[in-house]
Amino acid sequence: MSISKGRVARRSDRYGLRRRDGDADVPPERPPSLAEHVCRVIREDILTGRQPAGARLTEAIVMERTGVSRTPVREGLRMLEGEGLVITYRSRGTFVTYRLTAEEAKLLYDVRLVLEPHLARLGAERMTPEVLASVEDVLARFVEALDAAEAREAGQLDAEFHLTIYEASGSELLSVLRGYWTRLQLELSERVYTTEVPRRFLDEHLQILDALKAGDPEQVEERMRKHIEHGRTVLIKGLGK
Amino acid sequence: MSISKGRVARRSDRYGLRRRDGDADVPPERPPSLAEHVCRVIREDILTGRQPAGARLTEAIVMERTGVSRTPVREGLRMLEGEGLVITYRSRGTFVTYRLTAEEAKLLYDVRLVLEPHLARLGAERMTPEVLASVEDVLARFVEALDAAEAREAGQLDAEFHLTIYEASGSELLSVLRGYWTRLQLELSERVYTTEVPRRFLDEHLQILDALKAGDPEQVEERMRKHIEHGRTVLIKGLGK
DNA sequence: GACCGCGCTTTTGTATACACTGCACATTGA
DNA sequence: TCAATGTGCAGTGTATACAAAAGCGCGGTC
Repeated sequence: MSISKGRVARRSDRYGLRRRDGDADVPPERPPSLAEHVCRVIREDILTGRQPAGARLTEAIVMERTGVSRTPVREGLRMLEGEGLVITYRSRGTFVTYRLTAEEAKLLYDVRLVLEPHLARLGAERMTPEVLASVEDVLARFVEALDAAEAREAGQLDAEFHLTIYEASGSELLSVLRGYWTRLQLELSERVYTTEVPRRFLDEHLQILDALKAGDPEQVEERMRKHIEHGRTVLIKGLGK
Repeated sequence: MSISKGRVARRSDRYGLRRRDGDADVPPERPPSLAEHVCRVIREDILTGRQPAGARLTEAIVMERTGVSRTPVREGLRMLEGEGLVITYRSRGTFVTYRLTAEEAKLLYDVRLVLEPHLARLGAERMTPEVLASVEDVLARFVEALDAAEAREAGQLDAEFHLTIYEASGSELLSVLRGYWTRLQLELSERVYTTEVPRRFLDEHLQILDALKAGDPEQVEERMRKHIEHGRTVLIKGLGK
């Protein structure tokens, strides 16, 4: 949770994006439970490859890595299991699941194509100034990550951009979505975010933001669909080689 | 895990379905962990409406209901959270989530339409005699549940039929699927399985089984698509009124 | 060399203790 | 009467210790 105070010129300014600087109007945001902390740290480890597919995650190892005791560790592992990032075999331990096949990744994009434009429209309809500010903030950080060529960070912020918008929809489907997003991220951050492609994603994100600001749900839906279709093409091309 | 020994004439016989009678060739199937037990019991409670939407699930209540101690209870609740059946607010407790809106249910069917025919084909390609026997077994019990007019049981076996086939695909996407199936079941068991419609589902299931036996993945995929399209129409009609 | 049994490691389940939070209710003061 | 404040309880979050069962390897025996 890096809180950056002070307003200095940022490269993201060139897009006219306002970044929220540790302001006090965001809800208190209590520290996440330790289980969530475990979840985040280990997910990060998996996404960055520090824990490769098939790696064994002993409770003791996770305890050491995260510095929390067994109870939250176990809960965290259950959560990760729900996301499909790990699988635990009874009495033998939990292991990092294997990567998606090219086929599966493509399939997931088809699912995205069904779900996300719809959620984007719902989100646009129920958009609030606060959420809009969040979206803008995420986008600003996205730019910075791209400039710094931090592939993983960028991938994460990409996901956050989407999820923030959908969050506004208030739809129960979000929990379903979160699950496969993390799986996809593994592929994306490795095959796509190391290229120049995300620059074009950024343009699309900005256009979606414009439509959000304009309060035009139809347009948001349409642009989101285009955006995901684009992403799908890129991924397929990336998987092909 | 009811093990029914002895071979008596069953109504399902008329479809020529063989039901597996507690045979020993199934993998050892060790007793599920207590967390899974908690998961099943509470999921059941939610699906049957014993725990209505918005109900509060104190850890103490769940302990009492399932007879296990706090740690597995908490893990079980985390798993249910992953399925989207409950949501827990920090320091306040966990609550049964609200029902899907008609819109969301429809959307989920669109997702099914994308994912499941594909998984069915994959499953068909990698089908083994053992899994085929399982599918047949599930279908036999499905018939019995229909005859006994046990809506919930039938709904559950419907899900099991699908998931068993997909399991053979070995696809990692299954964990994603499981999540939304349970959500859908809530709607199905209430709005659809109390009608005469499932009889027609049964026919479709039988035809899919035939295609599986014939070892024709293309056909399996096609029939599965038809089946789900049919289900979609039924659900939409059911939601409409 | 194959088989068996033994013990170590690890996971699983249980119990208990304690801090902290949120909420409801009561008390107080205007 | 009513709002502000205090207080206690119910319930969650976390840590820890211990017992039981399952896997795994190791070495011994035939």
